[in-house]
Amino acid sequence: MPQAPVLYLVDISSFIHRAWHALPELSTSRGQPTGAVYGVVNMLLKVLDDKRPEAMVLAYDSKGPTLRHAIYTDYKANRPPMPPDLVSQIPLIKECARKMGLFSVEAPGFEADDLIATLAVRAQKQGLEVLIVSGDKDLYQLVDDQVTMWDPMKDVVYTPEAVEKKVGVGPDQVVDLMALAGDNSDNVPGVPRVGIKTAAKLLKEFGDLEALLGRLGEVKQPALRKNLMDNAEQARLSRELVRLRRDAPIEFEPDKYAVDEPDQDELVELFGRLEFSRLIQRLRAGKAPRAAPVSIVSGVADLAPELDAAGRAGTLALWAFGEPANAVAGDLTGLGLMVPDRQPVYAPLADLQEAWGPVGQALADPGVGIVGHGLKNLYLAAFARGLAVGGDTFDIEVAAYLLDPDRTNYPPEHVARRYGHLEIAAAGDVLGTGVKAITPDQVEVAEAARLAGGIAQGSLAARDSLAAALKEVELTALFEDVETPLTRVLSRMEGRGVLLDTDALAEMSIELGRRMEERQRTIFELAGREFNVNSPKQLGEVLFQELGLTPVKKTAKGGGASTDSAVLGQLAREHPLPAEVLEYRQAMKLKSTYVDALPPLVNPVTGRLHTTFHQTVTSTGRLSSSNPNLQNIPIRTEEGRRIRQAFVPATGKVFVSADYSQIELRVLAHLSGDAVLIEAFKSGEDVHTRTAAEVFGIMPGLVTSEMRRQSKVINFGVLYGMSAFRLSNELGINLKTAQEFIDNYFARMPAVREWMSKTLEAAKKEGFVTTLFGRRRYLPHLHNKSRPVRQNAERMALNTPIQGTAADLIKMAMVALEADLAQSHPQAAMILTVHDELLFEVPAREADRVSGRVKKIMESVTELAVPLTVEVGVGRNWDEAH
DNA sequence: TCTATCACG
DNA sequence: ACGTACGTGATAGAA
Repeated sequence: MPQAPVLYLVDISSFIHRAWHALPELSTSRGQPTGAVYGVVNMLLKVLDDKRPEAMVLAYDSKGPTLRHAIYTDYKANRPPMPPDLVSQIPLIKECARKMGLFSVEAPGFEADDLIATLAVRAQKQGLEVLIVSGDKDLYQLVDDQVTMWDPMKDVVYTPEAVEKKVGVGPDQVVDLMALAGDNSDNVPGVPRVGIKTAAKLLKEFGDLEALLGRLGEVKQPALRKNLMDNAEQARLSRELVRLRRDAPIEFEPDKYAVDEPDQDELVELFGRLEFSRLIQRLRAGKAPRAAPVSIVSGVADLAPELDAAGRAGTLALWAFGEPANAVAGDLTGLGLMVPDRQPVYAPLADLQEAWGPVGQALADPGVGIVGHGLKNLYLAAFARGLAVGGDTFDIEVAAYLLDPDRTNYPPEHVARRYGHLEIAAAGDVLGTGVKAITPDQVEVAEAARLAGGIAQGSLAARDSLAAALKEVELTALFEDVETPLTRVLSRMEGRGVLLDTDALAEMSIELGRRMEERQRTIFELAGREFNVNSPKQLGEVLFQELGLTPVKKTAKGGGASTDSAVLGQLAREHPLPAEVLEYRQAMKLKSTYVDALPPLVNPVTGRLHTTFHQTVTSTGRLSSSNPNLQNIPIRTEEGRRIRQAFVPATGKVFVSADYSQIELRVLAHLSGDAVLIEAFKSGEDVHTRTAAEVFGIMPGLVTSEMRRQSKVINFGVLYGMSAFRLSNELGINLKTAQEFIDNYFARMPAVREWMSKTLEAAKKEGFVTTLFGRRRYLPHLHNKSRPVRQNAERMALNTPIQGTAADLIKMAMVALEADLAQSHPQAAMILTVHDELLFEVPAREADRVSGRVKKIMESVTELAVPLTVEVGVGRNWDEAH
């Protein structure tokens, strides 16, 4: 006998509330909350996957008051109104359901339960089996031979027997049961002090509520009898509230309830908008457009036909497969490439340094645009082979970064999926992750081809929609004129590297080692025992338990007693040990992070140190540097400067260092248009002295060095979004005085405060902030419920336009300088960038001319309301050049 | 892998 | 009543 079709009736509103409460907050980069959508969609997908229903209806609560409110004004009065962050998700949930091929019903004045009851009755009349999908016990009353209920969260099935076992009465008595016991969650009063147990017992004895109320004299316990008598009407009212309506004004349209095959593309587009990348991946798993198979040729020489086609098409997608750490050396395992409207191709290289043959000509051809992911590594590999790039380029990684700079990374498969609607292999799938990871040359050719060819195809697939997205948010100019040429500049700088005086460092290492031993000996004597000074935990035990010093503050996460340098500095006034630890720590830091770590990173082939610059890491638009990080080489202490002295130019050359003076305060002056700040910079005054004169209300000539120091701290505070608390701590003054300083500051620079409130207001409205050149950062947390989280976002909203504009400026200068020096001083080379500083390695006799040129170009990179001032220095090492 | 610390702008 | 300045990366210890 064929199984009757089962109609699934889903109490979707209850799942929406469950998802909202159970799941952590989730939102898109644009600030649209999505946690409940995610939870509900997952639940539905799971039901669809596990049960493969043929027919399904989602029942929603209606928005306004229901019929039950007319009977009882306090119905559901204990429920707070739906929070706005959930309200905004309801249309999205409906859209998801529709695009998943599911049918929805709602009716004004009726709750989801009533709709389910109505549909269940009609389905039964037509001989359909019904499965109610819900966790709500109100719905037990509908269960019978043909109607079963299932709670997908607990995976419990309710048949009539299961209901009886659970609440003590059968489904036909559930209404009366709840009329007596009430329902806290819906604020149904019932009879006080009667719960499910008592109610079930009474119904077993009397049959139903009316029979019970009619024969109250037979109730033996006097207290219960009186209670029932007093609340008889309330019980009848409760019964009306609990009994589900089976006459909701909705059509029964079984043909429409068939679960349709979802439109894959529409769903992917929607999930893309909601940033549900894992769900997209799940969707794609079965029947997604996957990367085309990659043809494998035997070597680069066989690529000639593809490259001819690239010449005709004017576009070539290219991805160099190799160990990124060896990018400077140009070591490569193979090349993946694709020409539009052709198949992806992979060419293994016979050896890591093999020449690129015909690829070189295509690369140099100004008529061939290159598309790829992480083009900087491609450039390094090309430069290592003496090849140049002639045409336009498009890096999908950089484009994706500009569109949302807050992501931790932009792997090719994500960008291809999000912008190209294409599923390609992930590096992790091919290379493995963690300890099981293998190197590119250990990968089978077929796998290498799948990865490299896939990235080439994914790059092409994503390019147009990335370009459109950039245009949409007015980032095209920044992308084309700044970031794109900058990629090539950075690859040049990485390729050049910097020379290190390893002999000097070796000497320092011995010296620092000795000093650490000495300090450690003293520390052990003072502590009365040996311990690991590097362990904050053990040090804390010694300081705060054994020596009895008073903890100053706790650590951020673990809540242990902090032993950071500020704390040790304070404790040093009470005991000699902390000062020793400070010296030990300084030596340890310099030795382990720089003196011992840098020499092994010198490239044996070039004899120089090559950092990696990251163009897609920071949220503000700055660059970062790693392996080694050359943007945190010590300078603030004399000891540390010795490390900087070990960075030296090659024989016959000198260093030219150029740094923007007070660039962030100048940017603030420009953005805010503050008259005092602008005047200070225009007249060439010392800005901190001028700030002090304003804040203290005296002539600049009377500002003491202490006043200037304090004003410097205030100026930093303004850039970072200071609190009076932090300022008071920083300056060692009380909170009230700190607040007065801040008040004075804003009284004297009112335009700064206005800029701040305007920026904040716009950010809240738009959901993002921008720099002077249009770089964006989305800040969804500006609307977060938690105040600390919100305030943190507010500080980012104020700092990002400043820090980011400064980053825009130096990037523009770098692009201009690289081009200028290549023409004017081909022997001079930009080698490092440290946020507001550029370092050049220059033939000694050209030092003055290059200095002048660099200064001029950096200062004239744009015109602001204040002059941009650059300080240049020349020296025989990095320290001296400052 | 996470936490605490500290180097830089 | 509560928490307390922006942006990074490297190292050692602890789990």
